[in-house]
Amino acid sequence: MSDGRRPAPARGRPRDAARDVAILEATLLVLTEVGYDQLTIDAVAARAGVGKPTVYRRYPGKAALVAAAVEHRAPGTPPATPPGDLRAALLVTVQWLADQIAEQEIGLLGALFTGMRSDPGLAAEMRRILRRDEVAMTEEPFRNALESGERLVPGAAELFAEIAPAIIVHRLVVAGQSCDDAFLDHLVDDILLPLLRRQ
Amino acid sequence: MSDGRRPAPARGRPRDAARDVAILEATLLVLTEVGYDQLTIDAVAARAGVGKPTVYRRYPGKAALVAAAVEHRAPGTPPATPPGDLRAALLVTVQWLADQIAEQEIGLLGALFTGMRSDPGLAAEMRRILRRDEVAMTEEPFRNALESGERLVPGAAELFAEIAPAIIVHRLVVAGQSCDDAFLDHLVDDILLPLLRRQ
DNA sequence: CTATTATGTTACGTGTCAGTTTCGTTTCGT
DNA sequence: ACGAAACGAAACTGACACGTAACATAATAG
Repeated sequence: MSDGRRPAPARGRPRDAARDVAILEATLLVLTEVGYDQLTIDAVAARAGVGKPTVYRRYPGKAALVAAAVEHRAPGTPPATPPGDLRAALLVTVQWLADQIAEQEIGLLGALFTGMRSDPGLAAEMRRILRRDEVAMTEEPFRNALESGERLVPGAAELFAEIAPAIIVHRLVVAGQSCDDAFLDHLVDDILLPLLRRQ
Repeated sequence: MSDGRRPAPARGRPRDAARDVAILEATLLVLTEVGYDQLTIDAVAARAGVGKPTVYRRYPGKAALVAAAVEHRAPGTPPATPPGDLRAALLVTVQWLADQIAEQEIGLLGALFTGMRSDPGLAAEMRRILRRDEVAMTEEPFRNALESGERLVPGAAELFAEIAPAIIVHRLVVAGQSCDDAFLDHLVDDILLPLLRRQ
């Protein structure tokens, strides 16, 4: 999948790698701020401190630029969980998960919603990245929490990955409410724990 | 909240009420087809079989038009549930709920994502409608199912309204997969029933 | 009938953004 | 040193949608 073209002997001035990452990071910033449709190449170039042709030299258009930026994005690393205490581990994990979603994923979801209609390939790419990140944000912390010796239902990790992000996103977007401590307690005590513990 | 202005004696040709609803329905159609940003007044007018000034005579711009259209939208009526069988009732309800969300709500969610940035008031309005419809689509059918005599946890209706739409929306949008029978069985058997039944 | 307003069609001016081009400068490989 | 290519700034063209205006026509109240 790595671009299979370096036949160009690169006889002139090489491209500036620092500008590559500046463009991608600026794209992510603008994308999460104003959404996909409102994102303009000029705004990205200005934010990156770069000329507009410098962007067009790298990407043919908005869709390719956004796809590259989303691909470049790296999910944060989940926090360490206290061993032996499943409830505390779940609480720490969903707190971190809610922060991640509120800060970054919401913007990408908006881009997915709007960009998916004009470019199905971009939508598929977005979904792939979102899935990748959600798995990284749910399964690995859950494997850690699983070492607490609790008896869980089979497929508990997949169930957690299916439910927790869904409820958090729904609360943020549809309800328009923040994920405060009371809500996270409710999520863990009334939904996750009863569902995951072997009965 | 009904517009408090009829001091105008209406001395000329009155507005055509048929065109009112044609505009609103066309707006909903275009909105769910292309999203909020791609929605143009010209497209709405053409779809409604109406001239562009006829739209502008009623609404000052895109935000007000979309807000009125979303307000005008009526949620479908939930299906009757078989009495005495909680699982069957839940299954029928989530099937209908998944259809409603896939057909209509997804488009409105996209509009919410994009319109919320340009117009916070519109976002609040959208959220109000979405909440209203989700309550109508979850609580009432659940009250019916509740007459089955099963012993449920306290607050079961609210829990159902919080979880079922969230998981369905998440699957449709993030996973990009349809809500087929296997998924709905999984939703009812592995998530809803264990969570709602008093243990 | 007469005044008044809605309607459709058409046209218009404005602004924004896409994507390209030009030009002078800078930075590399050879 | 020399040529090739990237760079920033700026200007440019074309598309597109907004919002408004002009006009003739239709419908209604009084």
